[in-house]
Amino acid sequence: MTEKTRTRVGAIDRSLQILDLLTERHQPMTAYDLARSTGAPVSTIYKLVEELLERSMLSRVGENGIWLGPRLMRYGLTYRARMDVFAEARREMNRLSENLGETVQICARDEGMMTVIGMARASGHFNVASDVGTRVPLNWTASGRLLLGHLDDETRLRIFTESARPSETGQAETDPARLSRLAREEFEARLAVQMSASEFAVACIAAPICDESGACLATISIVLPETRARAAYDELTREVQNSARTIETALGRRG
Amino acid sequence: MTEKTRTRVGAIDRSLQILDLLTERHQPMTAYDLARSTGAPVSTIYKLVEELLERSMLSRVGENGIWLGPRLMRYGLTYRARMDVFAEARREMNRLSENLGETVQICARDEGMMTVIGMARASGHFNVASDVGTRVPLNWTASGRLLLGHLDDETRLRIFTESARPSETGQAETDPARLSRLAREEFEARLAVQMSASEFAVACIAAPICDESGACLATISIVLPETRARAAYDELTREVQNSARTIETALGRRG
DNA sequence: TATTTATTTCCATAATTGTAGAAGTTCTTT
DNA sequence: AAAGAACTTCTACAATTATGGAAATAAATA
Repeated sequence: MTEKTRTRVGAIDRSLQILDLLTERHQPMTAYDLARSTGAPVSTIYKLVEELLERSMLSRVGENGIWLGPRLMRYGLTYRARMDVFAEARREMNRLSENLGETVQICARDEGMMTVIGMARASGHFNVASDVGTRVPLNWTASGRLLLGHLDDETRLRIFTESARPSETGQAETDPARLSRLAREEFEARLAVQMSASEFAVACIAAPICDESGACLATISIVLPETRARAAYDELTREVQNSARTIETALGRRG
Repeated sequence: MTEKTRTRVGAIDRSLQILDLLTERHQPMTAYDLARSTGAPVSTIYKLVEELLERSMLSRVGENGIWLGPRLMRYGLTYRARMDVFAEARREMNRLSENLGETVQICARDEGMMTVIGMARASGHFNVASDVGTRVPLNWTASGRLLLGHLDDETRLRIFTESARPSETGQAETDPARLSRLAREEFEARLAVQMSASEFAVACIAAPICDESGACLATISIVLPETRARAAYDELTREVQNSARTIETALGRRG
């Protein structure tokens, strides 16, 4: 019984057969032709095509031509945008770390938390940065606040209300209203700086990386001793902002 | 009896719920979170996610993150490539942008929305144009209206009724009847001009790109400061119309 | 004109699949 | 250590749906 007579094919597989055929042929086909080419019953294809048309996964061209739908392009663009952002961000992170000789991190949001998703360690000895995978509440870090900066007031407030928690050092701001305001200000300045909030004597200088719609996808930040941060403040803030900008424009220049 | 108790949701709709959620959030989610956000039973989502993963419609990132899959990019790219209008349009877009020293965009329709599918930025600093991938309701822009111009009265009215929404600036027309009439007039004039509706002090001068059957496939438009638009109105409208015409005739020579 | 092929729609039914429910893990928080 | 939340997997069954078959135009071909 391991070898069953497969009599029916599920909606997803049939849909993919259709999409694959159109993709291969690179041109519209009729529903009837789709039925013949897939070997599926005509009634099946007609019903399915209708359903997919309604949902913009397919589109009509001319009288009875069926072609891929605009919805697929939306998904495709979103998929690629994110891939590109992180490939580009990783490259820039390494370059920046090399340049300054400091530890650089890439962080992203995961609901009410912030996760370190990439790190380039400084070759030096000072080692205070959290490892890749570390998750902390958004209100603990400069990056965390930036990651909410593009959202509307209500949403920021809600997320901070639900997720803000005292840090271990007790230094992190926990008031949702103040956090929300700060997040917006820093986001608009494209810069957030934090001295000694999550750990003592550690500074973090962060800039937001936004997609074409203005949403903050990630942050790039320099993590270093407070003394060094104060000493080279202007250069460091400029550099991290430039890196964020570089990542963003590297994507904008695509065809 | 018109309102049935819909007990089950089909595979396609559930899949699209998942893809839409990921597209909206612009970041990976867990299967569990997908279940909660869609309101679907967890077992349903887990099974479906597994199936979609197998077929590369979704991909895993990290430990338990679910993200859009590479297959979607393939479809998306094919969708875009086939629109041979766009190859030609892109070329002409660049030429026009170079000629005038202004930002030029190509836009297409996606149901009740308009998507920016191509852009040539002016070398200058003025930068107000929305990036590639931006989607806004059809009633927000001159291009949006043109994209419905070839449809019959009833259809235009229906689409505007279903999709027209106030813009952020509150300046966009939202009345379906007026929109529908305007769309037709502009389409017949092969020109739509809009001053400061989607953004302040920004003008958009758009012309329709039609296929051999007369359907508006896309638009080409100049996006620039309102002052410059008024100053060179005649030249700009003439140029953008010429570009649209050039694209159309370039396609007429195809098989 | 006759004949075939292409195209679309409809119905009844078997076959599949989405769902409820529960139980088992792993990770956080108390 | 205990409790809870987040996460994952499993089973059995009812609800849905893919399918075969047929009918009916329209278009192409003989």
